[in-house]
Amino acid sequence: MGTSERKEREKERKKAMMLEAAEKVILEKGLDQLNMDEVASRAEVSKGSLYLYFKNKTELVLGICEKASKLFAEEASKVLTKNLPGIELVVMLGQSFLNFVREHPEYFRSMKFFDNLKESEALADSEYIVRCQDNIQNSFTCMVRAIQIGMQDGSINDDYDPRELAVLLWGTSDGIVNLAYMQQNCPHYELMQDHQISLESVFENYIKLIGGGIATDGKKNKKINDS
Amino acid sequence: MGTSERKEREKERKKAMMLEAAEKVILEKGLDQLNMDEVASRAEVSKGSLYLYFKNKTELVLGICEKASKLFAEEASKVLTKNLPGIELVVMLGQSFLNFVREHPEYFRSMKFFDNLKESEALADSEYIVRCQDNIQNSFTCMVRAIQIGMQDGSINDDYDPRELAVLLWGTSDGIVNLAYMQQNCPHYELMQDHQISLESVFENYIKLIGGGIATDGKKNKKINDS
Amino acid sequence: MGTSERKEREKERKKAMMLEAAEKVILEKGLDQLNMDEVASRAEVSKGSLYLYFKNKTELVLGICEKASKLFAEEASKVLTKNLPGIELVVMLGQSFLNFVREHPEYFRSMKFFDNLKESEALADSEYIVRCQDNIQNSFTCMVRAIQIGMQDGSINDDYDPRELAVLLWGTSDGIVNLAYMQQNCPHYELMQDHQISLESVFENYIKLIGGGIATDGKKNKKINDS
Amino acid sequence: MGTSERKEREKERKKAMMLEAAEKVILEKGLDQLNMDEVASRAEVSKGSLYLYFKNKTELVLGICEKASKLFAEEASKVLTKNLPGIELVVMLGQSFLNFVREHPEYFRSMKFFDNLKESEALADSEYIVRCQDNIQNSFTCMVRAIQIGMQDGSINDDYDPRELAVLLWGTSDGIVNLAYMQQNCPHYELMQDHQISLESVFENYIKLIGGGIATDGKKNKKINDS
DNA sequence: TATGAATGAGCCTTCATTCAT
DNA sequence: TATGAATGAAGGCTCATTCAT
Repeated sequence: MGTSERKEREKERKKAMMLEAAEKVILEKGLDQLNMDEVASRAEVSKGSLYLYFKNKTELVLGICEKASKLFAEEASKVLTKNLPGIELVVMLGQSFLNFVREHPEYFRSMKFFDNLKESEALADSEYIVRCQDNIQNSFTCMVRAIQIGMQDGSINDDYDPRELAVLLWGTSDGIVNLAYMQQNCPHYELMQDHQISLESVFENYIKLIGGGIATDGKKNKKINDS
Repeated sequence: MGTSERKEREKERKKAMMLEAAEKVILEKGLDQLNMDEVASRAEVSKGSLYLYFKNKTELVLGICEKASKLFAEEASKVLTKNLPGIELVVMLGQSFLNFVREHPEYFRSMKFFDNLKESEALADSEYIVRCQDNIQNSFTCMVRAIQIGMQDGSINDDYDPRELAVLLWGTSDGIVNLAYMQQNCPHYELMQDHQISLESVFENYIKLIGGGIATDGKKNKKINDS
Repeated sequence: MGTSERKEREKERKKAMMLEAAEKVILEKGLDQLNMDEVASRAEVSKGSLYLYFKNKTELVLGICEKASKLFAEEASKVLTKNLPGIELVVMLGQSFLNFVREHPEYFRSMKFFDNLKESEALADSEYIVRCQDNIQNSFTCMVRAIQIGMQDGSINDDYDPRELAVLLWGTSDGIVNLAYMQQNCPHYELMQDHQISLESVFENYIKLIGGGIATDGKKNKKINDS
Repeated sequence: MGTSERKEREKERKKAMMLEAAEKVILEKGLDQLNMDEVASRAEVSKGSLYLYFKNKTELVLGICEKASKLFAEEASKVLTKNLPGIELVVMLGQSFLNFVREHPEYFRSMKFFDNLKESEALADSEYIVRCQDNIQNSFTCMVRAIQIGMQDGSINDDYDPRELAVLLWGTSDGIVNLAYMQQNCPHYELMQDHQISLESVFENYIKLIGGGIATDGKKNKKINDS
């Protein structure tokens, strides 16, 4: 029936509004200042409704994380559709990670929250946990794929284990991207502010360094450098 | 007289006990679960005493961060005393960062707390903030020094700006080290657990990659430099 | 629908119960001993509910002050409706002030609290402050009106500025009434207890003094006495 | 011996410093904000010493009240030495009360505290209570004396009971003086600020009113009315 | 006497969550 | 479903007072 379908859609719409309200709060005040009252009033629903859609505060944040990880996975999979050498796909993945954080610091924050979840919490009975894990796993798999493509097309040194290399790139780019996050959201963060170092050039160098380190020598590599 | 000296020492000892109690709580339950009552009872002092030594909860955590950043800076400066090529000093700095986090995840956690401090909080009237900043700055300077040494002794490519390179290495190693932290402290963190990837080999590869990227040896590097 | 109306009323009823609970505590133990826990338990609501209706302790007391000042203003305005010479209206205002304090020492106490509020506190964001000020202003205006009436009908000497005279009467009667308050509520207050002086006769004399002092001499005054 | 005498003096000096420190705090922050730590540090003594001289906080404030009431009683008794008609002595007593409050609002505050003491507190075991009561009683007696003088010299209507009249004047002038206190110390007190009414003229009128009311008729009174 | 570290009861306030309607 | 009033545990912080030295 179209009725139940409409209801379903209405439900999703409400859920989305609640998530957006929560995102705004995180953006403006930080995750620590997030409280259910404010989310409810911003979303223009009652607190009771909030709990109808999210069984607790953790689930609400994980709901954001689901959106975040999904969006991130989509961006990553889009990259994979490009017809480019693997090494460049890897670079693009890094670039899209950086863009993601800059455009959605609140998403990045919610993913940090997810990462740091303690065993006791949620984990058992969360409807979102699995989907978040899947999404993140998918993003990670995109990295693995890009590396495999690169190894296959000769643009990436195949001395490494692709998964291990993916973990390595995942970790390092997370670190770089975290610098960007803090520069944007923690006004007192001083590492790059004292000295006039732009994140842009740091990121460029990161690409260069990673590229230089993992790219095979020879022609293909040349091309990258020429570009 | 030795009296006031002894008192001073006694005071420091108590402060240390309180910090240790807080560290234990963070280690066992996470920073979010830290509360002043538990710290007081674990340190076997009254809550009032706790507030005699730390003017609020934030200061207590920053007290841990001060210890953490100090220890970290000491480790870093020790590395610099080694008579080794700059590139190897850089590697050792990364290694000591990793060891630091593994041995003191609660220290790492307190430093994250420091990093994420919002402008409004503390910052103004904290007795610790400045010391933390100095310590971290010192650690960072060690990295810069190691790089400069490497550039001077020819073990590190001097195309980069030393500070920018330091930021880059700081960020990436923070990311790698964060993987270690989460693997250790967030039991559900799955990136490396699904696949049997050891952090050891990831870190080795990180070194290799970074090394490959910034080291000057031979042809490979040359080619990169040619670009 | 009467539903929302009933809810509104129910809300007011609860608020009233909380205020009454607080009043009782003030009456029995004094304002200094007022604490939110006791108010909550006396009102048979949770502490959380208390904060649902009053955003902090100051507001709770100002809530009492609002009731107090409103009641007082009502009493004052009732007096003005009497068809009597102004001088007698003034006397009645004084009398009703005295009655007010005797019947509601806790109200008088809450008004003292209001008077002594420091600039920093409340003042800015209190929902009650303005209403209290208005009520008190209204009471004061009643005094001014009574005086003006008396000046117009010839029962009060019109050498004075009516407002100034009102301030004078306000201040002096506050002082007299304060004697009554202390006699009633501060058992050790000894000014009138040592000597067997009754407040009644003091108040009578106050009226006589004020009356004598502000009444015009001669004929007009005579008329008053005759009436 | 001079030794014990010197010790005694030293003791008094310290006590005085503590009281002065407390007075400053009351003056600057109000009695509610008075705390023992600040008093101790301002007086440059340890908290322990503070408790050596004053057995609790109440006693400290009563210590101020003792000074206050003593000073006030001295001022009052000085007035009595003047060779003037009783009615003018009464006026001067009122004037000196007003001056007292203006110059020492913190003294007035401490006397309010004394007045409002609840039965349970202090009262039993306070070393100051009795002295405060005596001082105040003395001041009050001065008022009685002035009235008696006035009645004797014909400047005050002897229809009243002198004590009753004294209570009346005490109460009313306390009220007037309280206006002055609040105007000075409670910036939001609006009774006189809205309208441009000066306390000076209110006080003048108070004198005139009281004078007119209690003075015998005949020449003097006439003069007052004529003015 | 003098000290000041230590105490701990007490208080205000917040907020995630529940539940009757 | 939707509401929002009610809950109450939890937690940060203060401060008068004590006591060992």
